[in-house]
Amino acid sequence: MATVGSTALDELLATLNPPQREAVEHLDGPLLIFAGAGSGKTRVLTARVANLIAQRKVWPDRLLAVTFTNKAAREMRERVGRLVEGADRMWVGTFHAMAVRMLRRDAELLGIPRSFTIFDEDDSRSAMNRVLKDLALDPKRFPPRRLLEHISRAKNELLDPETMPVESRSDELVRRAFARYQEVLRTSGALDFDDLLLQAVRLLQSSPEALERWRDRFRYVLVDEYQDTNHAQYVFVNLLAAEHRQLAVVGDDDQSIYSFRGADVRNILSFEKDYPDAKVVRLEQNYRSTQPILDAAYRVIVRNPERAEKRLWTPRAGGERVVAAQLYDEVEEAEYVADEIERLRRQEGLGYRDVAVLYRINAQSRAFEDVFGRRRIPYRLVGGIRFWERAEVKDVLAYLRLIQNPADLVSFARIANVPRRKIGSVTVEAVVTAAQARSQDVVQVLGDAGAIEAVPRAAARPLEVLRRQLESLRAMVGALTVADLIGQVIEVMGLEHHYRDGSPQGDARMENLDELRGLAREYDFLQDRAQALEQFLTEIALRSDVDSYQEDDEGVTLITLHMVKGLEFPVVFMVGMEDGLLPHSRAISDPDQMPEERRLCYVGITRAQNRLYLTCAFRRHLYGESRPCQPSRFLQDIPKSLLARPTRGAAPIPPPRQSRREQLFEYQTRPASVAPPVARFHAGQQVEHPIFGRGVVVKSTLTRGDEELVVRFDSGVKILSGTVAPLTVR
DNA sequence: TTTCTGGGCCTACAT
DNA sequence: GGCCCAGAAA
Repeated sequence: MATVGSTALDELLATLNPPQREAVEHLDGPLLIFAGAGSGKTRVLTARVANLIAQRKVWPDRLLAVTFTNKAAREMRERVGRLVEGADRMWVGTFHAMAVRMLRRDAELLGIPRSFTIFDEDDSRSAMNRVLKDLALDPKRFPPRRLLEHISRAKNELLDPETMPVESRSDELVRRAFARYQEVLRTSGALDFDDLLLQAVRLLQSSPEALERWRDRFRYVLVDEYQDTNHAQYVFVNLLAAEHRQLAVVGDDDQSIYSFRGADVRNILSFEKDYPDAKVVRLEQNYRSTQPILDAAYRVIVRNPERAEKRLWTPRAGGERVVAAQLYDEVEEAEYVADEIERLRRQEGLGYRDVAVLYRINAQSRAFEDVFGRRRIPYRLVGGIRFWERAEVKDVLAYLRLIQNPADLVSFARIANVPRRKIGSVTVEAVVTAAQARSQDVVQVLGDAGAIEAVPRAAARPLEVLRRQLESLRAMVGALTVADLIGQVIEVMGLEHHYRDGSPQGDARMENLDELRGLAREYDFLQDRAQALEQFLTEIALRSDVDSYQEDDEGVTLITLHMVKGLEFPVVFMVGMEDGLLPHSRAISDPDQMPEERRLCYVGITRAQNRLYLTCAFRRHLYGESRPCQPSRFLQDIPKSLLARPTRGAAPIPPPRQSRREQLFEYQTRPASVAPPVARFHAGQQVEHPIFGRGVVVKSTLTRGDEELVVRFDSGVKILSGTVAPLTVR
């Protein structure tokens, strides 16, 4: 084997730098690779895997590679496939995907049906609302989200209701909610995201036979993004690798940004303690960015305590300085970005696909969508108001899930009255309670709903009709493709009439369903129709928004700092560089979270190859109100020598507030006068300032307590408070 | 009991 | 801007 591509592999090996080569050629025993941003990690991993197959003659199906996204998994398989044969038989995927594959085979050893449904976050919330009702808890005092956070944290620590520590009365309530929640999942034949990992671990812990079998299967284990593993994932990996000790982990503690999902940087930092004989390799040569960009990144990250010291370097000479600019508000920020993109296109032949706009929260994309739409700048939005979260898509998926798993209480509750069929909340309640009490499939319960006391008499007929419809659809599963089954659901349930209400939104809803059918056609090749349905639903549940990202599509990329990890762009705009956004206000009030915000900033900066822009707004409209903002404290960590003066309508970042001079002249959150201001200035007016000199007013905006001015001085653009700054009209 | 409408509340990051 | 709930009408 491994003859086809061996020359290609040799060529690749010849281009590696010494530490990269070490990482590829260390084939025996534990290996830890610290791979800095842009250090050629993907090349190393592919070469390593190909090397194992070609040199070590390891069977590809004995290799397990855990990646962070499905996209990364696909890429690794493709790239290894170009080097050696048999790559399609490797096990490559995310932790969750691997857990599902194992559980689809072995779930019954744990008393879980193999055709379990996967609950997403929405489903979990519905399930929790049900729990609150059952336990008569006030959702105001016990917000479902909060309870689910607790439960998620517990599950990531491999705890269950019996083993979780209870130290207070409220812990006890969490424990009861947890137990009840698991009960709802169990009667629904469902697992939530955290259960997938937890149960995979349980499987390995409780069944020696399964442990033996999976260990034997995965002789070589490789884990990417190890810094983002949580405790459950850590145990999973280490259980699998304990016997053969052929474990290679790759990561960068500076890029650990998923602690809110339970990720623990200590997993990577203590790898050498776990495996004292581990070989450690550091990849610090950067093949991506210019030195000024790397320096800026270093200045930000170096202030974090408890990091493994490393500094990226590049032999590449020169490079533009980083542009830091302050704009008036989020609309002007987007306009500025649009101006710069068009300028770089004209002057440097830049393509739209070379540009990314990175932000902290999805809500920030709106201003860019508006401005780019108006200015005909093509863009692609990653994440955000997602296709899969649209009501009509979720409705149809709930139907499919209920057809596939007639016990799924959450899906039943969702579609019971969609379209309206006189099955209201009281009826749904009664049916669900009965299903739980009898431990019976909810669809089965619909059959004799008339016999259930709590079910309103008027509801018996519509329930029976619904049951017949669901059963008839269920009977079609083996015969129809998923796309055709979706068509039948729409037809039998009369969904077109329900969604198409004559409005443009109604038409859009049906278009979304057409798109869903289109996506389902990708499973047409599977001859086993029932399996196609199961796979379709599984992959949808575990899909990530970056998975569908195509590098060569046209358009500016709009993406969050979390999802952009692993991507790179010639030109990067990091927008909303303000205290409150980055670092996020929640992190400011919880100092434990600050290092992570810093890492997020670091991840963003290191995405840039040639040009980096950091922008902030003076005033921002967010969460339904408009507020003045302070530039991000992270901006102050980047020395002036690395920064360039912004072009055109933008102002440089003002120094921090502590400066007395700034306090005197620039905007203050509590203006001296409480009276509603009157406009004293207007655009075009010539003014004079004791420090900045002569200038021209570019813009005046009246806000509740102030008149805010954008003024162009010889020294550059400034944003000032009209009521506070000592400006005189010339 | 279901359906419809308006007001109050909360608001990251995401497999 | 989205979700939940209260209150009124059918």
